[in-house]
Amino acid sequence: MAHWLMKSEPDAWSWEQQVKKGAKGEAWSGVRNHTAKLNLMKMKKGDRAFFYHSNIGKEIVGIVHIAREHYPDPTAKAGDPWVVVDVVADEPLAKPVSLAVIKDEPKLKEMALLKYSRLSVQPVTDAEWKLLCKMGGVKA
DNA sequence: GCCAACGTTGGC
DNA sequence: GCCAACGTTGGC
Repeated sequence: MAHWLMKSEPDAWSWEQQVKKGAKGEAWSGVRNHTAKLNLMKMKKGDRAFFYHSNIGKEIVGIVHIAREHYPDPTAKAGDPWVVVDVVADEPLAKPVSLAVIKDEPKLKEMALLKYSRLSVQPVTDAEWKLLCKMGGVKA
C-alpha cells in the first residue's frame, strides 16, 4: 500500500475542517499541476496520506486515507484534465512534525517535500512513513 | 522550437 | 514583504 503527503494552506482548507467532515470526507479539489494530478491518479482506496499545513504552521498535522479514487474535479472547467480524490481524516499526530524538524533529520533528506517544495501531492516512501509516524507519536 | 516575461507556490 | 523555484504563455 502506497503512502502520500498532501499539502494544504490552513487558510484555504485546514486539518480542523477536514476532521469536521468526519467519515463522509471531502474532495481534494484545486490541484492544477500535472505532476500532482498524476499522483492523485495513482492513489488507491485505502492508501494513507499525511496532511501537511503549508505556509502557516509548516508541519504534518494528521493522517487521512483515500476514501474514493480519482474522478473529475467538480471545480474545474468541463473538459479539463484535473481530478480529485475523496479523503477522510483518520487521526491527528500526537506531536506534529514540523518542516524544520524534517530538515534536521538526515534520513529525511531525500523527501519530495524538501526536493520538490512546490509539489502539493507527493509520494512518501515506506521508510519515511514509518519514521515520520514514530516522530509524530502514532502507529505506522 | 526557443526563450523572455509573467504568475504562482511556499519558505523565510 | 521578499525571493527562489518552476510552470505556463506568447512572441518570434
